[in-house]
Formats: sequence, C-alpha cells, structure tokens
Amino acid sequence: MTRTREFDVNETLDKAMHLFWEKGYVETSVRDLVKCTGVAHAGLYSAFGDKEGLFKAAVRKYCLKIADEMFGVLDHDNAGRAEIEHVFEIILQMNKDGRLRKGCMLVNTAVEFSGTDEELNNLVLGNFKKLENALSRALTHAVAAGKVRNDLPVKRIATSMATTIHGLSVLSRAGISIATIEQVILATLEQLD
Amino acid sequence: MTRTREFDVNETLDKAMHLFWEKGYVETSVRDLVKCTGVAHAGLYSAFGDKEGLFKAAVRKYCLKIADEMFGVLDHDNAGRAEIEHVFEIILQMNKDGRLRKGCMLVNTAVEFSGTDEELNNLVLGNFKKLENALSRALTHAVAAGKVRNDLPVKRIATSMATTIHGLSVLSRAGISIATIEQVILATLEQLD
DNA sequence: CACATTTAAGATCAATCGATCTTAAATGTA
DNA sequence: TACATTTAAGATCGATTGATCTTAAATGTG
Repeated sequence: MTRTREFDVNETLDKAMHLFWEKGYVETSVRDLVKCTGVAHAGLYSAFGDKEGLFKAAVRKYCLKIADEMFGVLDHDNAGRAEIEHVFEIILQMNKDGRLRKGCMLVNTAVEFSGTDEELNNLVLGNFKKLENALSRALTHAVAAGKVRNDLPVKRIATSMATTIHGLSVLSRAGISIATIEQVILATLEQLD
Repeated sequence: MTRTREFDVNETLDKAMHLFWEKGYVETSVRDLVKCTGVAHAGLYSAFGDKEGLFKAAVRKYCLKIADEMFGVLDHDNAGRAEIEHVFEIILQMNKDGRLRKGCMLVNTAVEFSGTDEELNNLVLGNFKKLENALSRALTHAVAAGKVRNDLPVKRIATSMATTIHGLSVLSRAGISIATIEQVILATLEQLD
C-alpha cells in the first residue's frame, strides 16, 4: 500500500547524535546532517519533524546510550566503591580513545541552551540528578561495606563528585591533557579514604 | 582634524561582553549588539574590526575584570586557606545575586569553540592554568601555616579544585539550586581538613 | 494491470546572517 | 570660510539558514 522507507531511522539518529554532540545545535546545519547521514532533507523531516525534533531525539538517545555506557555500572543493587572506581576508569578510557574529547553532550547542551528550552533543561537536570543519586547509593553501600571512610558525608560527596565529572567534561572539550584528567580522578578517589 | 568618536569604547565593550557572556558567540547577532550597546553597526566595526574581534576583546576583558574579581584574592604573596575560602564565598555570592547564573564566560567559550580557534583556546587554557597555579600556591602556604592537612597532595588538589569550579559553572548555567552549590563548596573545603 | 499513497531528491522559499557601501553630518586645519 | 577627513546611520550585499514545495519513482492493494 505504501513505499517502504529506504534508510534506517536508528542508524540515522546515531549519526546525527554524534554530529550534534561535536558541533552543538546551532553550528550544525540541516545540510551538514544530510551529508553526514546520507539521508535526504525530506527524509529527515518526515522521520523527525524538524531540526529541533531531531536534536531532542539525539539528546534522548545520548542519555540512553552514552550516559548509560558511562554510568550504567552504578545501576546494580549492590554497586559500591568498585563500581565508582570503574566509572572513572571508563571516563579515563573514553578520553584516551577520543570518544570524550568533545565532552559530555548533556554538559554541552546545558551550556548552549542554558535554561531556554524546558524539555532540554529537564533532560539535563534530570540526568545530572540521576548521576548524583546513583553515586550516592553506591557510596552508601561502600560505607556499609567498610570500603570508604565511615564518617563520609555521603550525599554531599556524591554531589561534589558529579560536579567534578561535569568539570572534567569541560576540560576534555577544551583539550586538556590525559595526565591532568588522571590527577583529578586520583584526587577525587582519595577523598574516600 | 577629525570628528571625535561619540561613544565610549570601554563602556561599549562592557555591554557587549555581558551580552556575549549570556548568549554565546553565534547566538548573538551584530544587530543584537547594536541594540544592546546603542552604537551603530559601523561604529562597532571601526572600533573592533569585526564580530570576531569584538568577541575576543570581550573575552580578554572578562579575564581582566570578572576572573580577576573572582580569583584576584589569590594573587597576594601570602594568600593561604582564608583566601581560598574567600574565593568560594565570592562564587557563592555571585550565584546568589545572579551574576554567575550565566556561568563562567571562559567555560562557555571552551564548550562553544572547543579547540577550533587558537587564540580563544590559549585564553581559556591559560586562564584555567592560572587558576590552578594560584590555588596551588595558596595551598602550599596553607600547608606551611598548618591550616590544612599536612599530607595534602597540593598540586593534585589544586587541579581538582579548579575542575570543581568549572563544574560549578556548568551547574549555575543549567539553573541548579543555591543549596546544591553550597553542598559542593562544603565538600570541596572539607577535603582540606 | 491501474491507482492511491508515500517515499526520495532537490529546487526554491523568506528570513537572517556578517559585512560592505553610500550618504551626509561633524570636525579641525589652512 | 573652504576643504579634507572621519564619523554615524542605515541601505544593501551575497551567503547561508531552516523549512516548504514540486516532481517523479517506488510500492502494495484491488
């Protein structure tokens, strides 16, 4: 009854996400997206509505795919100190192999849009809070297991750790050295002893 | 011999700086700048070259004026723990009165331009390093004066503190609560004990 | 096999961008 | 006072933006 779509929507969204991640929203033109995805202008608009819809879909995909890749380790019932250290190992590794040199897409989006779009702001602040809560849970388990200082102010340290991770994202995007990133991670983990 | 300029260059640059600080480079149009400064298009171009020249002059002014307002306390020969705490008090106060709700202009610039402009990248990384060094000097004095833990890994903590400050900038721009900012500051200072 | 529908491709739209150019007023010197 | 120069104001430039429209190929049903 109808012609079948020739391109894969998920694959297209993935390519668009990486381009938006690197260049931001305004600096990415629809023509850039057409060239990068190989999908014609009309194809993108029929699948995602408009440029803004495509960007928001890309940010949502980033949360599900990349943020989960970085912090998903914390989403187990008994995640503790080992999982927190694992998160920082992943961050370090993704800086080394280049996948985090463009920073965190949520941090970049927070800076570009500030508070000008409600849906994006909710996505950003919601995911920041989610990270903070996951760190807080893991720290609580770590305290109970005797793996960290027993007088640790858990919630406060969780908030502070999340903030450090956002700061690292800025430094990565600014092109800071791997050695500096390693120092920050060391200092962050030493707080726990 | 020649007609005198009718507008004040410094005052104009100050207005442009605040607009760029809030909206970033690409989202600020030359027409916005004309409206905001009250100076005609041709006046801006004769005084600053082009939009890029005006932006870079604004970033340089930010470094001299705002960054100095925040971190200048550290630029005394015997700055120590009290001065470090003072820096965080200033950051907190500037968040409360709204002056830091748009984040740090250098962080915003780092995110928007990534590494695409050499002069801006040098300004950003240079000022990041300057902050790190100032914190490091003050921490060294604080250790010598017995105001902080004597086994403090000074350089590493200085790098980590600077990273936290960049993370706070992102959170401010994203519209985080004052209470959260206070928690991060508390956790940062508690590391020193 | 015909037909209604949806697709892909790209021409084209008005709007906006940064930048330049034109014009005329203001200035100080000769 | 007359003139060369620099200013301010704004019209206008080509380029680029996101979005729409036109056209024709592809598809599956009746």
